[in-house]
Amino acid sequence: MNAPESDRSPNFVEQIVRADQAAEKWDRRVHTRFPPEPNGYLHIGHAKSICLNFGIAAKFQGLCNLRFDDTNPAKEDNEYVESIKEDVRWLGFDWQEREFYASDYFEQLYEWARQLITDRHAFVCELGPDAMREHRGTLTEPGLPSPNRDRPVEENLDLFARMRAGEFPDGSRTLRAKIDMGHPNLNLRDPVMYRILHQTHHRTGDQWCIYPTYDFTHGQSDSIERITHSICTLEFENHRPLYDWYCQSLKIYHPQQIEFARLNLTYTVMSKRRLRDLVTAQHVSGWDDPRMPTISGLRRRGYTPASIRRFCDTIGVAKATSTIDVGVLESSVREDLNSTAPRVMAVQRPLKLVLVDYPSDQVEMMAAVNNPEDPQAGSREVPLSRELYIEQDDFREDPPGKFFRLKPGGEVRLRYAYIIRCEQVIKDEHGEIVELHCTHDPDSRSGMPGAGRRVKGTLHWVSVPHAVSAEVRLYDRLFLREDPDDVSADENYLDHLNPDSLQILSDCRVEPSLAQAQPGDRFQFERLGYYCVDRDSQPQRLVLNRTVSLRDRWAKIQKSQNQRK
RNA sequence: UGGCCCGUGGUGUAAUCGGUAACACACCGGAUUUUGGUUCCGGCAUUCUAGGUUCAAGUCCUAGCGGGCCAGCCA
Repeated sequence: MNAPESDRSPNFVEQIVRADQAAEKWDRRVHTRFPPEPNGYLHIGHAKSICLNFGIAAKFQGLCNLRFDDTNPAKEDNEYVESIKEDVRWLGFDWQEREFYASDYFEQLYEWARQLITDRHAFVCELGPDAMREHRGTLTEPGLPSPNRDRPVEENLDLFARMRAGEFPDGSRTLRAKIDMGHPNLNLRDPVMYRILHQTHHRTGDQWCIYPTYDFTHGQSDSIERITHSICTLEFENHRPLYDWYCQSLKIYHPQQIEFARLNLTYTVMSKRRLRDLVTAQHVSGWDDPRMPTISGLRRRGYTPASIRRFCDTIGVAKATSTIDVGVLESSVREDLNSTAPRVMAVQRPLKLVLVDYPSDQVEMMAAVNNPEDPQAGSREVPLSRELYIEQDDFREDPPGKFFRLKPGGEVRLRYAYIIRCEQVIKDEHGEIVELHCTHDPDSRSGMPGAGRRVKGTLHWVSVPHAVSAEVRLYDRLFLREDPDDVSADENYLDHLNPDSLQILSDCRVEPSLAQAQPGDRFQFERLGYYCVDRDSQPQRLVLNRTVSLRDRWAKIQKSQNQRK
């Protein structure tokens, strides 16, 4: 069946690690890290990175650290570090006691900066942001050196100390590495190492008013933690020479940076900025809105940790920029939930059905299998009575071809119960169908000798007097475009939001066994899909989110029928 | 017109010293089925192009073409 992780051919990162281990590099140690910036919630793209980093550590008997890359106090917050920890843990990974923060290294970083100044590899620059941009040159033209580039060491040391002491306003000065203003890689054109930011940091408070940049922090943090393989996404490829330059110039332990392609999903935006915009503009209810590709959104939607890990395992890891069909994500939850989710009968859009030949005071308990994929799951009893609800979609007065459900004069099986025949369609004064009158074949009861009789369709149902009311939230893709950013010049991704991405059905009926369902419980509603009890659910007011529908062959047939017309 | 990276089916990812394209999802058929679910079987690729090396090239060489990233005191 599905190949266990060890059977899959190793991705290129694993191949590098394996080769390094075989060559006795790093003393055969393998030590990775997952380095989020706490400026937003984790999304499915981070899950790919988490699975890669923790997965490789596990596979090679190594370790993986959790490290917060918190060098920009203006954007970061403790709310995010808490959510990130929760999400990584929920995904099933454990960093044990190795929870680190780049901000823990600020003092060491400061010393290293002084060392670079002393070695004439860094200088305090007085160019403002605009002037610095002008000096940088362009992709095709070299930059111009800062007028302060050759400032004496002592003066640099003094100025840098005064920057730290808070003597200068934001933006007035920077500490820059002295590399090469003519370098074709713009990252090497005397990059900024420190900037002045009079901002309160979520961990260090007001201890600092200068903060190191990502480039001057990341490699050194890896170095301090004795990371062996520093795995990051492709957009940092151009930064690797700088990563290497800092480690070499500082003469410190030097990990290897390896870049892979970040995850893109169809019909989805993934950047934290866009996700944050969706939240603040209230296009969604929050970071954990079930339509969001965030870990918290997927969790609330009903995705399991195993399904997300499985997804990350099947999409692979490579360097080619690519976009995964969101259907792959959906199929990975179906795969997981198919074997684990208890089956239950629920009617989303009720249509009353009366068994006219069934005694009005009779109730029979019908045995129903909890999960045909899992014999251990056992069975339960579902009450049947004279009045039932079936799905509106399961009856058609004028059915198209291949419609195997209920129609006037037609027969159908009620799952785990009787075969019934539709005798009469009751309508209101507007011609709307309000009720179906049916008769049942008493010999066809499930489990009885006469049950072998075959009919084309089987319907799910709920007994009217025993039904539990519920609200069901149906979710669809948030965007209409496969690539939400594929828009004309005068539009942006928000112009193609799906207006029907959330549909609330407030009049659903579910079988009585669901009365005790708790938030987080997952079920398969037979013939419909997988659902998860939402945290908004109350004992008297059940609320369920549809995680994903079942594969729907009938929907496909209808679609092709419509196309033929 | 600069540097770096990447190009295998509809979408992704494989193919470990060059040996005759595999897996997943999607799609199209069929079987089984008291979920139009699950499961099972079958179908679906001249490996960006053009040359070259070789008995043999997705893998090697050359030249094109196409795509991505980079000009934050963001990460």
